[in-house]
Amino acid sequence: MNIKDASKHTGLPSKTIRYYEDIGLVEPARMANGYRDFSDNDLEKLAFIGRGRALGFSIDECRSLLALYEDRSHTHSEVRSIARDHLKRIDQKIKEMQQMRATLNDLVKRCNNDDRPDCPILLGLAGD
Amino acid sequence: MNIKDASKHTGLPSKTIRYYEDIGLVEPARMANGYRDFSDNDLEKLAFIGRGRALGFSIDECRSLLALYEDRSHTHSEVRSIARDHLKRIDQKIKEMQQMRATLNDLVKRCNNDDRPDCPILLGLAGD
DNA sequence: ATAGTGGTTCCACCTACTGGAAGGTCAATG
DNA sequence: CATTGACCTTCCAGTAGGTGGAACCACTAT
Repeated sequence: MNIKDASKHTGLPSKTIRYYEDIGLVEPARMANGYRDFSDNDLEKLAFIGRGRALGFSIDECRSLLALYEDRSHTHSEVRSIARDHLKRIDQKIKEMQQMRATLNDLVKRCNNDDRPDCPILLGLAGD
Repeated sequence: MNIKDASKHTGLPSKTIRYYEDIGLVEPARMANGYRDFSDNDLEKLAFIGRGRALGFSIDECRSLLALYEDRSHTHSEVRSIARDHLKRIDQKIKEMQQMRATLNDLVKRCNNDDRPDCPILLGLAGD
């Protein structure tokens, strides 16, 4: 299967797939003309990485998870450890974003109810 | 004031401050020996940008907000527009992260309650 | 004189791609 | 058989927002 079709199957852009080969996540075979030839296993790997990325795992985490998946001798504990760490990071990030949101929303609201020349948003950024 | 003290005042690393000069956000004067000499105004600008960044605004948005702030002829509307756009982006991002979190948390929980050899997290990534 | 702690510039690296140029391959059409 | 269009290839550069490090200069205290 050529790269365009692999792209359609996995939902990943061709450019991204080439990049993933570059950094050693997949190693598709080559046809006689030099075109990449993706096997079912390549497609599964790519889809696996795509899902990992969609869940916010880093490339390196995806690489580790993929290795664990392919090892077949994997224990839950290593996987859980990666996943839990990531979950913590997500929770942390969500908190930060919600804090951001609250502050910003407050400034915007004050700006809405205010017709004085100095914009409360800018004053907020300037440090009150 | 030298860069180290400017760093302490603003909470920004010296490296970052130099970078901000590089991209034209501040233009500190120079002392006779070539050291940067930050004025109170420079410090205010840096703190302004620091707060903007902490609220998740991009460098370019910070640049625009700073320009509006310094213009003094600014209207609320431009500022509000930038802030509201950003607020929308934050909300969108929070939603995405919460979706991620839910999916991942579900996988982790299933993994916790499961002692079969195949890890549900990996199976989830592999596409069930 | 030397050590220690500042400062300077510049260049490379990070993440995870994305865009684009220059050129090769293939099937279908005129 | 030539050409068009849609593929494919490699390689180089750029994105955002810094960070790390090397090589070297400046100043103070001992």
